[in-house]
Amino acid sequence: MAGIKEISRITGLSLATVSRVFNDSSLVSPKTREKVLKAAKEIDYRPNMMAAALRSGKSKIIGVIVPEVNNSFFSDIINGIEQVVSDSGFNIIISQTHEQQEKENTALNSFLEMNVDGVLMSISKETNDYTYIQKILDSKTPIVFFDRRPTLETINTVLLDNYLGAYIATEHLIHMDCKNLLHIAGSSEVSIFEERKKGFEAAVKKHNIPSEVYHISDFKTETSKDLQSLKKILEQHPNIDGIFAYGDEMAIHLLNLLNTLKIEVPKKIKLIGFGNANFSALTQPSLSSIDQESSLMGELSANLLLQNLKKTIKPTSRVLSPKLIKRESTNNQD
Amino acid sequence: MAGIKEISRITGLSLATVSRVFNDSSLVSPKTREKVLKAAKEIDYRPNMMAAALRSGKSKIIGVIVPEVNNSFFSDIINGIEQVVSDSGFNIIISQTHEQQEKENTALNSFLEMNVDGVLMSISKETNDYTYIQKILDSKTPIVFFDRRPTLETINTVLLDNYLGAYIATEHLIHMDCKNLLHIAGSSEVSIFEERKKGFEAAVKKHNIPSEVYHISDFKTETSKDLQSLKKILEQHPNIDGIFAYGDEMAIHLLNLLNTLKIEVPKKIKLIGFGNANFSALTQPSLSSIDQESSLMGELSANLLLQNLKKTIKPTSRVLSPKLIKRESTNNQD
DNA sequence: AATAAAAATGTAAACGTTTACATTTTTATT
DNA sequence: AATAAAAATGTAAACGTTTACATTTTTATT
Repeated sequence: MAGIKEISRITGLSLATVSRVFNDSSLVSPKTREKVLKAAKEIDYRPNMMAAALRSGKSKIIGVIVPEVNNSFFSDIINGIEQVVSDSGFNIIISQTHEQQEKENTALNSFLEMNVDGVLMSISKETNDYTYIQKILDSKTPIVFFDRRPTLETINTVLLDNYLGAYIATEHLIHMDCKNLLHIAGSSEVSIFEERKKGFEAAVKKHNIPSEVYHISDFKTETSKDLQSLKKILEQHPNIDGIFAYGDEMAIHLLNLLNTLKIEVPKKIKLIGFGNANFSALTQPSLSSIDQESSLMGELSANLLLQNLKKTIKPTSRVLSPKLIKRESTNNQD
Repeated sequence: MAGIKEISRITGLSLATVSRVFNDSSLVSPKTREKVLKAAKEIDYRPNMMAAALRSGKSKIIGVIVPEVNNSFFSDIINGIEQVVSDSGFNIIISQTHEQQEKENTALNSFLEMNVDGVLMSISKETNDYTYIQKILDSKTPIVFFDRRPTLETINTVLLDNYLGAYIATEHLIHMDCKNLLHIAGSSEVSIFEERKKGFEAAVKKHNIPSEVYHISDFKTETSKDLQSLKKILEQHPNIDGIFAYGDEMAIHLLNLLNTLKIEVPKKIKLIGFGNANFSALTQPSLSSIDQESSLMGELSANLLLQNLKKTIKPTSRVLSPKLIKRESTNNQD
């Protein structure tokens, strides 16, 4: 009722010219443009994106897939993405996988059915079968992977240099005069945690510092037995004076444990995390960490995708450099 | 090329019957259903939602508008929403307003252009002109407001009882033997903060407890002058032994300030926040708070919207009861 | 003023589905 | 076996745009 046809009827112009006005075509005279816009306002015209999408093949929708939306890292990334794409007139549709390969597959299929113009995704930890990922690559729908990537060639990626981040964190402990280091490592199944471990190991090797690595695959609550094991580790290695934890939440739990054990941080043990979570500045002592520039990662990913939408460019990889955030937990001033 | 037409050609069936198969129509024989599905698999058929949406008027998309996606409260809500609607085969598109009325308007318009089946939104703090909200109400697109609502009649809402939450928090302090209470209140422009203040005032009045209220409109950093003013307040009222802060982040800053001033929590002063943020269990002492059940709020909102999509029901309001989360910061055991 | 080139507008088909209505086939009833 | 009712299938138009190509109008050039 209130479509382009109605405007055509009111103005006496053809559907084509009316359509051209709304598509900012250069070949329409100022006079007719005005006439059309006036009529549009009159009938409160609202273009139907679905019809446009069907005909043109462009949906103006970008699909985003993350493991969990309510994880501050990913929600920061979504924030970055949203800012960039909404400025360019795109909408984002979001699915979360809860780290399940099957949901990832479903989401991707759903996106293709919706005719998304492009996809931004971080693959789930579980994913090891890349056939459906290959399918979307073949479908010529542009896709950019952020933070976590499948081990496939010729894809667009925006990643954080986790190795470097861990290296920097470890070196920082060493610069702060730590002589015996411990790394609390995350699940070895997750590549980013493995990279962090490697960064730690490279740094201690470089500086020839004695070190330990203790793996925690899935830290749950404060009453967990992991906490008990940690306690034991600390008791067995009383000379440890610097700890690099694979993540900030882990680090905070550790901080609380050390507090309970009356081991002073940073006086007796210096502690650094990874991720620069929103709460890391709020603890006492505040937690040193490695910033991942999550919002920037979202922006860069979105920009890379938008480039791919404009014209086909060759697969690009961007690697972000993590930044050291010095706070009280690694201070050696007093 | 790989559409319903192709399947029609392969199977020799009409477009209508093929379409019926994919829409789970009851009136198609098992034999033909099977034939169609087989052909579909052969050509790797993927339905085109845009075409279906255009023809049927149902997009299977739900629009979600929040002030900020990277705010743990809202991202928890989005999580709840996503779970519910994705189970029902809907996709969500998300826009954030950054608390700006204009962006809210733009987002809403964009949603209508995309033909969303329904809208879930939390209005921005800035919003005071409801004409465009009224427009979407008139458009008959179902809409549910969560957490923050416009002051309009006959709308669907899912809200938290902020008054009750504040009341409970305040009473908890009183039960823990606090005799002189302070409330750090948020901006009086924001209705939920006002309700919390009222809840506090009602509780102290009921129990006849001396109390103070101090307003902080927009707390920024630790170096802010607000912190100085807070310090002054505490010095001027040395008998204060219980504080209810309007939010958890504020409470943590306060906790750190009290630490700095060597005022022991909970021994000297008991402290409770609001929101049960992800970091509130991690501090030392851990922070008592009021849980908002954010994920549940998302689920309820989504369910209410889905009900509205099925058939027109009369405007419904759900009010969630906040829960007291007792932690160390209000403990009086030792 | 005639002509060519450029700009503006128009025609009509197409994008891939759904669906009201019509028709045919199958099943149930006598 | 005839008939009625129910189930299954088919026909054809429609959803609201975009766009290749064609035509008309305007502008520039001689």
